[in-house]
Amino acid sequence: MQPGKAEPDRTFIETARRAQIVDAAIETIAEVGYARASLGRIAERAGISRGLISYHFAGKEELISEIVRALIEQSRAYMLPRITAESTGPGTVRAYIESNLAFIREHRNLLIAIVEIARHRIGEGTPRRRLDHDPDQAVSVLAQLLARFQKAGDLRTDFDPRSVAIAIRAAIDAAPARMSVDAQFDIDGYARDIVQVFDLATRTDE
Amino acid sequence: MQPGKAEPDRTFIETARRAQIVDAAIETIAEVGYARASLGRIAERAGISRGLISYHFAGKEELISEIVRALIEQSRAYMLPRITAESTGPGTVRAYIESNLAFIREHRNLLIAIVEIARHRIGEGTPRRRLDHDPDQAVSVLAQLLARFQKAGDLRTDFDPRSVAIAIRAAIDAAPARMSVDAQFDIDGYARDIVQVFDLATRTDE
Amino acid sequence: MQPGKAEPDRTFIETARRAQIVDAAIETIAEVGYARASLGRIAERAGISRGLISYHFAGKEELISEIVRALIEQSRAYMLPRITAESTGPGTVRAYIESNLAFIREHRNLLIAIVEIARHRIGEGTPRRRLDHDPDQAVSVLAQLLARFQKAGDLRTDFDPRSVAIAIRAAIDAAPARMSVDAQFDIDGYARDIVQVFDLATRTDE
Amino acid sequence: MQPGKAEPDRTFIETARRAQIVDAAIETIAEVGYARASLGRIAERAGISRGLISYHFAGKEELISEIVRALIEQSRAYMLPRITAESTGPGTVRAYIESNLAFIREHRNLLIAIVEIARHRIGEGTPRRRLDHDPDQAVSVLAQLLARFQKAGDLRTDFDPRSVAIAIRAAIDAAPARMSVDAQFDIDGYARDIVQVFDLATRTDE
DNA sequence: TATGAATGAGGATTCATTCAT
DNA sequence: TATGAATGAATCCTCATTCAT
Repeated sequence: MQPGKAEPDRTFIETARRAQIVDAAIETIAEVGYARASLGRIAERAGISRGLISYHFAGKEELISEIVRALIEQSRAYMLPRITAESTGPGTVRAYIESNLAFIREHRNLLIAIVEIARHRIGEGTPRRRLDHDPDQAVSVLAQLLARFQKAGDLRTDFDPRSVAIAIRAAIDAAPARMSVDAQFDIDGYARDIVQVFDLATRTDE
Repeated sequence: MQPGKAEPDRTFIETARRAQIVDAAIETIAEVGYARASLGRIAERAGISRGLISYHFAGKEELISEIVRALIEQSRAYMLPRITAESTGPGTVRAYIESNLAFIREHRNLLIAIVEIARHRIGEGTPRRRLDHDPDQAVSVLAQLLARFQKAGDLRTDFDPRSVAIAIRAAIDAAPARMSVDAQFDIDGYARDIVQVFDLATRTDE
Repeated sequence: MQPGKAEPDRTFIETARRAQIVDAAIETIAEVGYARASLGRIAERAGISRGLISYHFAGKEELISEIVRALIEQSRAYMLPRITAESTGPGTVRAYIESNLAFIREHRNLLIAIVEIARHRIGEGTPRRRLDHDPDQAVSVLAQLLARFQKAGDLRTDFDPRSVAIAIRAAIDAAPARMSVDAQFDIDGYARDIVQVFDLATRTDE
Repeated sequence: MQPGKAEPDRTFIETARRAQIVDAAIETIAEVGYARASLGRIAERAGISRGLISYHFAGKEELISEIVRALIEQSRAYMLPRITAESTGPGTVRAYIESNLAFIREHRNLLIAIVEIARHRIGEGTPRRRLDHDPDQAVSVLAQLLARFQKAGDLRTDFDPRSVAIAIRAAIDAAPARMSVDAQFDIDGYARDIVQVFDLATRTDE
């Protein structure tokens, strides 16, 4: 079941603390931005001491990775069934966009934080080992999905699936920042429009 | 010509140095990211002392603003004529996307740096006064453009121009990061695909 | 007892460290002057790291304010009873001068430091809010004291109490600098002479 | 005539420039305080380049010393005749205080600057070589003056002339700071009061 | 487990001074 | 003579991390 290195085998308290710290980190990053989210501020928000974070996490890096892991787990659990429930190309495209934006709407802070993290990690000498949420990967998965339906003749074939995958992810990833900047931003209306954009752009003419 | 605050009236050498420093800053930010682009590293890349940057720029803020100003001037000069040369809705959409991506292709580092800067400035208490490249503004301008052609019946009317403007900008702004991550990224092919996506999504049916 | 902002509620160690740092700052300022009393030098004298000062004090400002607070508390506790114990005008003047100079004799470095601080803060854009030891205030309090006895006919009335208050404070405040410059300076003899000067100058004739 | 090391034998322009720079330095120190009076700000006020100051003065130290020298020359020229014109003890005391305060009133900025300088120089490892205006010296001269009249029986003999000299100088030196802090400060009234204080305190009873 | 204490590196900025022109 | 250009030291501050208790 468990992939990766080895399950650390944590106690109940340890698990709870880690979760608490991760939550505080998400809120802090979402509120003050990545650059200003020092461990001190995160600890303050969690109501614990600075040292305790270092006790539970090997370093800031690990804490951030944990946030990424949290996103991946939760978003997979939410979106995968909704996407795989569809059998047609257009249906899958719609489900992909809708489920992504619905998830974003309900996990506002987590997503804002993730986008912050992704941006800040780009230029860094980020050791790509742990960063599972590598934007490349999300794009790649989506591109493969699109390509499958192209081959099946259920989507237009005159576009590079990778290009459209990038555009779809970009449209989705723009939402969190938009939400944090513009309180009036209507994410549901946005979802409808984006669904239509990529539906018109990818569905076969017939 | 432009009034502004006051013509700084710079020496030849000063102008050259400022340009050199701005260039070094652009390269540095593009390479190591905004957060790691300290004045020290920028100076090192420019082959000058840390103090010299402070000599030519009032502060880091001013240096960054200069980069933004460089982008705005250059990109306007490049794109505006190409966009206004079009008279139809679909033509304008295509010209907007193509000229943006063409400009990006030829100013790779500048654009990577700008995206970095924009992201990092969001969470901060950035005084919004001077930041002309405020993503909001770019989106707003584009949304107004779309709305104009919608009213003229030259584009579909069943989408919120703001939503589509966000999606178009997102697709464009994704390119610089893509380029810096993936050396194989084919920006021209990407441009073609994106043009088609938004052409299909916004042109009237008939 | 004192309300203030909020009781900081400090640890034993924290209290001790703060006191140690404040002491080191006083000694450093007294020895090398305000301008040269960098946090680095203060830390060096305290035998601790530069960072530890920042850990215990929000900034240099707070550290300096703490010195001022130390002076005010200690000097009030020492002098107030001695001054208010007197009921006559001449007695009060004498007690004021004597208690001030006695306190100075026993808190040499603190006073030297305070005078340094006061001088250096004048030209600066010092937010006058917190600086309780504002020289103006000391002068004002003394002037009011003198005026009260003038009205009661217990001191000469042919002088502006403010002028004499300034002169008395100046004579007192000159002592610390004198001590630091001249090791032979006899502060007790000085006190006797100054008491006599202002006694002769302010007592009624008869 | 010329004492000291050796007359530098300056050209007319050099003399004028030095004077201009010294004036700018006096104004700058008087306005923003010693600590903030950087060579840059002084040059700016003089309307010349930073480098020119270094060209005319060996260092900041020399510039400051020049201010001190300016004070000494001017104040001696103004005060000495007024003081020596008096033959009695009380007359001399009065003339000393009055001429000092009159000079201060008419050289406001110079005096404010000097006091700033004196304070800031105290703790420093000031090489005492050049600092002719060493407060000690002013006090010593005055003390000797007082002692002379004490011996002649023309002033009280029951005070240490050094103590009273310190108090008189302190009362005088307090005026510039007072002026810069309190725009309403009435220096003439202050002079009258201080004259009376030290007249009463030092004149013989008879 | 958890805390407070402590460190040291890194960063932005100011400034006196030097130097080529 | 005078300037602008350039340097490097010094300063305050933030922060991730380590450690004794």
